[in-house]
Amino acid sequence: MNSQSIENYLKVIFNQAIVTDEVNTTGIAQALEVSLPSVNSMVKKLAGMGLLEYEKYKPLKITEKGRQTAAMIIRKHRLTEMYLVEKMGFGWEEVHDIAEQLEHIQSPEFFDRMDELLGHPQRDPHGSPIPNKQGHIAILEYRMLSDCKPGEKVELKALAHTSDEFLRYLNSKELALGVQVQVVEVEVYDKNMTVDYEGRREVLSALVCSKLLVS
Amino acid sequence: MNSQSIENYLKVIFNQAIVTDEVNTTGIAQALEVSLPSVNSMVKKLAGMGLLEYEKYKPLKITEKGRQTAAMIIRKHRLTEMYLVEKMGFGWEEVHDIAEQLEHIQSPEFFDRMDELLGHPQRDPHGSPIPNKQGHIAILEYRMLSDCKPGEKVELKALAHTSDEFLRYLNSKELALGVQVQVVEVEVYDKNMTVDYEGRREVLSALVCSKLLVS
DNA sequence: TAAATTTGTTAGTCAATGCTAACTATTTAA
DNA sequence: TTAAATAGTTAGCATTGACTAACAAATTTA
Ligand SMILES: [Mn+2]
Ligand SMILES: [Mn+2]
Ligand SMILES: [Mn+2]
Ligand SMILES: [Mn+2]
Repeated sequence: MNSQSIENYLKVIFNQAIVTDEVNTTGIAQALEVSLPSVNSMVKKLAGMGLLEYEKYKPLKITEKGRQTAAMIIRKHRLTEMYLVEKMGFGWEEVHDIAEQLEHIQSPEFFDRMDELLGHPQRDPHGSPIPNKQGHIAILEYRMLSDCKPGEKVELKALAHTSDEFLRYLNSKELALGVQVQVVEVEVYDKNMTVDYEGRREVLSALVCSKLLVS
Repeated sequence: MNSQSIENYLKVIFNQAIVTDEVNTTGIAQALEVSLPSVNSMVKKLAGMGLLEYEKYKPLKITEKGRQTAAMIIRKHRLTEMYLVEKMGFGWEEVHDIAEQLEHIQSPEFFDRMDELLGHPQRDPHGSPIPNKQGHIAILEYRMLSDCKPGEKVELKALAHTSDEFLRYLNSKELALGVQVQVVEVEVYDKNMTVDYEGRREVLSALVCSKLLVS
């Protein structure tokens, strides 16, 4: 069985590999808040396990086996988040830290039961796709709200960032997944966007709009 | 935060201290399936943390702080078992191994939510008491079914052993907590007991009867 | 009570996972 | 295109929690 450390490394590497296919050591160190030499030695270990391709001074590549293994951990993480929100009444800003621990539980039955009770959900509470049991992840093609033009009416589908602070900000604006948003006006100077939704009118910064994924 | 190892040791020590106030090293080693030197060094560490009293070659005593700390882990374990049975549809024979892992999750909110959703249960699925948030454990005075006399009608309240095999045996006999059992006859020679319950008549061995706690 | 057995301890080792300091290779900027 | 900055590596060490081998104390048995 892989240790929690190994699982956490693999998850970070997998996520970075989505952005750019080649992953670098420094990025892993920053994401996990560990030193570069710690990453270097773990990376060699993961390579030895066939989860990564490693050559000295070259960017890392995750293998199919690594991708598969990571997908199963992410599946457990996202199922957990969904379960906590849907079945235990947590807010979407409360679930990540708990899921970060529960994703390491070794019990297929436990997660299968969550999956069943949830009716085999496709997305986690932040709109990210839940990998299926085969490790396949649906790629969701959403646009950023910041790319929308005045007059467009779109639905909030997912978030590109899920920090507690951002989620609490969205709570304060009553912005939740599924909300229909109409773009009223885009300020040319700073790209601030005036939007209407749920009978409200709000001005959202370019930063916020770039993290709201819509369709 | 205490490590999982520390928590597992403490739980074992606490449980053994219920039987005899003084705990010995060998018993811990057997329960955790580790070597005696491993126990010896951990015991010194726990003593250094104020969780145990330790003197060379003397039996161990758990401190009030140790008792309190252990009770909170056991609370998490038993709440989890109850949650898995009541809210997720697991059988009472399936939950211990999952709870053994979940008891180490660091999230008061997670267990508080379980507790609420369960309506603040007093017992786990095997009839063992769930310590309250102050670490207090209700002492339940049950008799062993093996101490009952022919003609007595009692209710199955708890189990003195909870191994998977025993629980599966009870499943096969449809013996569950809450079942009303009438003692029909006790064989003098081997103490085998003939009992009636739920419209069935069964003969239970003395070993089994000594593990069925009734009132 | 002396010998044998059981229980507990010490010393030394190992694997996993982290670290810092020192160094090397690669990339970027002057 | 050399110098500076950044990124990656190595060596050496610390901590946690396990182990075996050797030994000492306590308890049981003869
Ligand atoms: Mn998350
Ligand atoms: Mn994690
Ligand atoms: Mn249990
Ligand atoms: Mn445990």
